[in-house]
Amino acid sequence: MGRKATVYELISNEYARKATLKKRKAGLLKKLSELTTLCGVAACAIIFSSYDAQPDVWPSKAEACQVLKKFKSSPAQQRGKNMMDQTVLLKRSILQLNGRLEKRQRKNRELEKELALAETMAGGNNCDWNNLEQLKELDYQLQENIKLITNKIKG
Amino acid sequence: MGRKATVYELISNEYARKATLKKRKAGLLKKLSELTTLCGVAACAIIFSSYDAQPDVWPSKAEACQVLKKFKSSPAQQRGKNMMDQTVLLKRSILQLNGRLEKRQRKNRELEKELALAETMAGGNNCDWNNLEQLKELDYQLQENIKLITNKIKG
DNA sequence: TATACTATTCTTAGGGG
DNA sequence: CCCCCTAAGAATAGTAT
Repeated sequence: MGRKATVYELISNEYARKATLKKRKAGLLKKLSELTTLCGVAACAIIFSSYDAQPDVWPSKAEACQVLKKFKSSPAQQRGKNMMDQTVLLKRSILQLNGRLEKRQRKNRELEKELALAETMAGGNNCDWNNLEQLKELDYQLQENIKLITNKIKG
Repeated sequence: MGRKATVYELISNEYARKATLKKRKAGLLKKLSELTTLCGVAACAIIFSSYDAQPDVWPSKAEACQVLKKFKSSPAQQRGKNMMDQTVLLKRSILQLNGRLEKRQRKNRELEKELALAETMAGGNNCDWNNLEQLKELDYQLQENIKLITNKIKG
């Protein structure tokens, strides 16, 4: 339970290291996603682990398209004063369900990203990430997405 | 004081957005650094902000380029005498991913039903069915992806 | 604009099923 | 392997200086 103070050196225990990699990788990609959403910037990351032949890449092209499908929280409906009734309880459970759903959606997107990458490789047309032009294109696409999101917020 | 719950949408206030970018960018790069140290993996990140002409590149530009190169050449690295053909490996991993994805999708649909039921019971005249539509759309797109991959494997 | 503070939220180590 | 849980540790939004 709880946790120890983190020592910032290579984790010697292999199982612990792998578990930490899994958790922190997920956390990192989530933070990257949040950064792009909150601040309207384009970003990408590549992580090689020796466990997987393929690197984790964020975002994939498909993932970039899914950024739009961001979950939008339901508008609160305030009606009456006796809020500690069944409605409130139900709302609470809805929030809980939404939380779990978001979590799963996030994981689904990760799976989708992996699939997209596998598909790309199976197709043999690999992206040239060394190419600055492609990075710029990625930037452009993300900026377009951000515009769409902004319009959705304003609309 | 303290902080509000974070709403994951583009921050409308420009100053707040810039401040958040600065803080979160630092946090993200720290996490990336921790990940590579703790887990012994190679990773890089590139962040474009519209404030700076040059993107932030982590770790150094040179190291990032190395990682990118590795990514570029990674598809070909699985070569050995007794190794199965890479195509076979890819097919296998794709099938595996599809299996996990379908499992998750099934669970998502269950959650979706629960959520819909809860929302209905809450008498939500303001029900945000958009969420569900988006979920369905996500599912649809994932299914399309799977079809494409399956066809590619068969073809 | 940068730095400092801190209440609060978010992340994750460790453990169990 | 996967998922889930909890509490300790870490990150950070809003604010003040």
